[in-house]
Amino acid sequence: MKRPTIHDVAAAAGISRGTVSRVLNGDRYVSPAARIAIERAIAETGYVVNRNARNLVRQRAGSVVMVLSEPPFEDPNYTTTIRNAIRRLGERDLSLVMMIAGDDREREQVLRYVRGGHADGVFLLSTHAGDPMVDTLHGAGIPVVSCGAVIGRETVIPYAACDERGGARQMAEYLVSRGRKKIAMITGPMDTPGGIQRLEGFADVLGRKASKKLIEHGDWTHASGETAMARLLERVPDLDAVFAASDVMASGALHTLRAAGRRVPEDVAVGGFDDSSVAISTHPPLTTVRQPLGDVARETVRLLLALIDGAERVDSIALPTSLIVRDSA
Amino acid sequence: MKRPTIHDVAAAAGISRGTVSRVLNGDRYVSPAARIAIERAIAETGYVVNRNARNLVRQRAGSVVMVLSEPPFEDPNYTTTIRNAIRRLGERDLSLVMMIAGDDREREQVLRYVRGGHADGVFLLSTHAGDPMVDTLHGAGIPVVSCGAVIGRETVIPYAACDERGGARQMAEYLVSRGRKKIAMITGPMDTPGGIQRLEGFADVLGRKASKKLIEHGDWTHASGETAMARLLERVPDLDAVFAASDVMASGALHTLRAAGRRVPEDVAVGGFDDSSVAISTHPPLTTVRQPLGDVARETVRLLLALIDGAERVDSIALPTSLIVRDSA
DNA sequence: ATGAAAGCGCTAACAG
DNA sequence: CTGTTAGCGCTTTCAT
Repeated sequence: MKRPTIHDVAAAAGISRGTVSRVLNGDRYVSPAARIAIERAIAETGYVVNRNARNLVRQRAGSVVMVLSEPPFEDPNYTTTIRNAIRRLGERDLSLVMMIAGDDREREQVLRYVRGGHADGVFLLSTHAGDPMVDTLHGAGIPVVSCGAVIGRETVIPYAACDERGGARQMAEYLVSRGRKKIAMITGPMDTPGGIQRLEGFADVLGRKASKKLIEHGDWTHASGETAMARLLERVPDLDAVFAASDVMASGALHTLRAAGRRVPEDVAVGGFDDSSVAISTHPPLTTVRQPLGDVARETVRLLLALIDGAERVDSIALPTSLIVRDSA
Repeated sequence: MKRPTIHDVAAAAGISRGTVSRVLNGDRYVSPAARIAIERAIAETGYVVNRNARNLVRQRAGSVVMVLSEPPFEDPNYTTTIRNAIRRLGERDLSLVMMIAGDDREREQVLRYVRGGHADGVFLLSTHAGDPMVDTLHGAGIPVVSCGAVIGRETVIPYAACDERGGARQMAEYLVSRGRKKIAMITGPMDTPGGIQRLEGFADVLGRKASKKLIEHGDWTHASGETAMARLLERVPDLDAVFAASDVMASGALHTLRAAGRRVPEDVAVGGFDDSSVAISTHPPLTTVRQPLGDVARETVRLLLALIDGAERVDSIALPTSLIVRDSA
């Protein structure tokens, strides 16, 4: 009761395996009669192609590997990205293999995997600036794209991302339009696109008013949002707005503000970024910037597929964000 | 400049491919001299085994597929589970392929994939009661385990989970110990283990006091927490505590309570479940029940590996939860 | 302890 | 249009 092979199908249809292979691969040059007989034989035997055999001879892997770079963040966004990538890849009959590149051992594992020809392409997620794996991967000659820019490698690794800078500008402009005068910012880590570009967008709008005193750096965590806000409050007691580069950090800032007796948004307006699940669980609910995560994932896959199909190069793309106004600002 | 094969390694070492294969697979019966020569040749050539070829002859897939059932996809917990599963699987050189089974088409795709022998085992996540795919999968004779019980198939699909019922008991006992008298509950969907068993644990402790009036059903979303709380308040205005089966629903309840002018925890104590990222972003931060998610994922993989290694059957396991006391109760 | 050889299931080039 | 054939790279007897 072994699984049927192409041989069994051929026997059942009374036709050679070569022809069976042809109909399997949608080749032209197959007589209708043969095609019908074979299709019936396939249905009868319950035949399913053996990918190992197929990929062995085709010298392909039949899969794409998504590499998650460790550090912490319990980013609720990952799930959306993964789902959309799977969907899109599935349409092309490519499977999605997940790997983690958190420490050197794991990075080595990814490299071995990819160099071993086990993947037809690489989908990077949240890769850090200066990650040595990136160049090695790229040097291996395998298609590599990233969901979100890879800082320092923007020109070598194509990517799809949301318009980080533009999104931050939207928020900053909104805060200004609401009459806020002293607007502070809690940025993300400065070796990530979200950390860098959201600050740039903020500075675009505030100009010289975006003084050093009004900028604090966080690491995307709730705790870092709390401490950054505390420092800001100490330095600039009369600030009347703060833009946190993520909803999670914004929720931390909210805690500190409440502890300090500031009312939100009356005394201090608070803006977030991501529109993650956290945004509606805070009090007050966060005014934030929504990223078109699903679209970003789909576009990333599109770039990867183009590369796999042989495109010499593809153009990175930034998708527009939208401002979601709730009660915090 | 093709990738080196086992043949190249053999040539470089001046030894037959058979022996090279032996050292590759840690076979005994290889002379130290040969082993050393081969290992050097492997390093020199940069050889990496071709999985397609290996799996073809071994009649294995070399991967495990994790099947995500659609709906509660926003669950921040997925990421932790995925991470831990990848880690554990990686130790055995198995890769993790992700698939989604949200609609019939996708379920069919999963079935084809698995029946096609493309996976050595199946790791189910958040599968619904009555999902037809489960029986088919199990009937296909491939090892299948679930992270969290599959309602109605607890005895046929082995699983690892947290002690849902015990965790709910912890929360209920805590609320009672704090002197709360009228304790309500917002459950999850009653076709999920978390929905059913957390209610059971609640009832274990409250006994007859867990009357119908005090129970509302939610669907894990923030919005359902809001409306459930509203109904509860209308029915039992003098309730003094509420236990929501998830942090997200608890955050919804918090909103409704605030809108109704109830203070938390003074007037109404609120308990959650999961200790997800939402738990610390609410105001006040949630007292909740923590699930040992990483351990659950690891144990699930352990069961699957045992099955793959030929175990006739394995025992499901429930891991203890812990009560995390914050300010909401 | 190791070499030789027979495939694993499939595709693709080549005749016809 | 279709049958035949030569591998893809690796593991695994079977001899030796």
